[in-house]
Amino acid sequence: MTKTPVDRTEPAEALTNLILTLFRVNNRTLAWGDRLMAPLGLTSARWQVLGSIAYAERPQPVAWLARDLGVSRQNVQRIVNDLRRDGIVAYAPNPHHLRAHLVVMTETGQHIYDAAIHRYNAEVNALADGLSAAKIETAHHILRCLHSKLEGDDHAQESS
Amino acid sequence: MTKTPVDRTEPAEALTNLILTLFRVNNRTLAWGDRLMAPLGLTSARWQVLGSIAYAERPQPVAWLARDLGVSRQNVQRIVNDLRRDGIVAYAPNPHHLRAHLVVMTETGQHIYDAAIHRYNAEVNALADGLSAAKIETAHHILRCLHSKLEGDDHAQESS
DNA sequence: GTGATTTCGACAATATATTGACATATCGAA
DNA sequence: TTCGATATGTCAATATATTGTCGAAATCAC
Repeated sequence: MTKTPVDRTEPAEALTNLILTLFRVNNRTLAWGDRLMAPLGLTSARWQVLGSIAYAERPQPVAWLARDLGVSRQNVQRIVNDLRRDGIVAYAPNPHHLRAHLVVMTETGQHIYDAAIHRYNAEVNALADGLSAAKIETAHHILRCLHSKLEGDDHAQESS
Repeated sequence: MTKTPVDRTEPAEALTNLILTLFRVNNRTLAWGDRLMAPLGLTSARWQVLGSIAYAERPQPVAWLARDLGVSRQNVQRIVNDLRRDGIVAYAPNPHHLRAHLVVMTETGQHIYDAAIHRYNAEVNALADGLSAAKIETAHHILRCLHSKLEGDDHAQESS
């Protein structure tokens, strides 16, 4: 009943270290974002949802925003409800769907988001100072590869 | 009252994209880990705590494990309580402290952790397949730089 | 030693996020 | 058109994680 030991390949060993660091950086970055956005009444989570709305070319329903962010639609729904209660976003009618309203920023929301971008830009420059753009892009590339592989896994799981 | 616009430097622009991908990869990786560890009765969170125990050279109290992981000690405390209830870890007396017991794996816990490593190794090789070890290490280096900068921010905040 | 400070576990409240279940709406194929 | 599959919002339960507070233990300055 002893299992055959499985050794890690060289890239797998490197990847393991990367993942462990990834978790820690993720936590730190969220904390940094929370602190940065707190004066605007935003959190990292709210700011990510707003960013998703701003990045999209046209208004989208909640479920599409959730898919884009890679989180559950129920979670995005809760955040959108909160943002709507606070007058930061609103619903617009969806010509293609009776129930799936489109999420749009209010004028207030747009101002808050602009201020968030402003604060973010000022801080991210300091954060990136001394880092090579080329190396950052290499890191980005690796993470995107990882993302697409994991995405494939998820979808394979869903369909089984 | 118009604010001076702040532009992003080139590395800051690259870093922004990296961070957005980072969030998504973090989510996917946690989901991947959850699915991988589910048959063993573990979650990504539990597995991370076990890893922290296994990596340490000597048994540590809950607060030290939390600091190592960069999360709140209350969170680790809850996970350790659950793991203890399930017979995966146990407390050992701490000769240096009456209340801060040391967290150790039980024999059962060690077996589960070994099985977790075994499952992980088999999967991480596939995940790393086709990725360059050198590029992964560049990515790791960038994330560690980011981590230390953010850590500095956090500590600066604490002391203010 | 003594006292102030820090560390640590415990408890409570809240925020964040996922999963499951359900009803309704949409879409596609028969 | 009708029926089955999928998409969507909603509600509930649970898991995950942080923050604040408290009392006890340990540490440090003096």
